[in-house]
Amino acid sequence: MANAQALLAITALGDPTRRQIFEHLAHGPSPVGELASTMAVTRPAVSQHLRVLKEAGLVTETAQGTRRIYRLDRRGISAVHAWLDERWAEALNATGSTLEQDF
Amino acid sequence: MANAQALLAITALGDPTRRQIFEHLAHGPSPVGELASTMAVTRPAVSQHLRVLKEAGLVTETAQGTRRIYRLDRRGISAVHAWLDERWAEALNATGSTLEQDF
DNA sequence: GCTTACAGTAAGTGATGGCTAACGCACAGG
DNA sequence: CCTGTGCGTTAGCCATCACTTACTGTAAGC
Repeated sequence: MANAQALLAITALGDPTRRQIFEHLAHGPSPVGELASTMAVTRPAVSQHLRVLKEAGLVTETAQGTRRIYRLDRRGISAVHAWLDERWAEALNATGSTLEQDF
Repeated sequence: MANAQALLAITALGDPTRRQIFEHLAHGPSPVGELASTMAVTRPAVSQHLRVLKEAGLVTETAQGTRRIYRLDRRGISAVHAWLDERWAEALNATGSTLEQDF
């Protein structure tokens, strides 16, 4: 289900450090070391976060020698997008059909 | 800034219990007690989560006697939507302008 | 006014999860 | 090969935060 992907992505973006990584990658692809050098946490921490982001479909990894280049992945973003839209559509449906019961 | 609202909303939806509340409210407005009766946690816990969701602009509260009816709020949802779109737009810009450097 | 129902608040506890330090691994260069 | 670099992994510590148990507050009904 694409739903599970959305939940993973939302959970992943719930962490401030992961959002920082996410925003950095929005400015362009980057290897892990360069990513870590711009942040307050150590490289292993970044590595762990990238693992979570990758499992959530928010980033992709491509090897280049010993380096791993990370870039944003549209799939995770679209999944969150869709999830939010579905919830809001449900809400409109629900309040629409109960309009006359609301007093 | 609308950005701060988005970050609050994403952080709020990072918690599974809050997502459960959020999804329940997507099926229609509900008072706190009814909300808590369908979940595994106690009513005070739900109350605390609703406070967070409210501050994130994801739900609104309307008093009805001693009852507080909660419903989804479009503002928080739109904020997350916009935040994701901006990041993806940035990513497209970045990779677009560095296409010829990528090899 | 007293009681009942419904909900927010406060304090204290427990567990999830993020962080670091140390280690192991693969690839490139000499 | 051997060294250096760039990353991922593990173990363990610690802090944040979600949860419960009281308690307080407010509105409605008798």
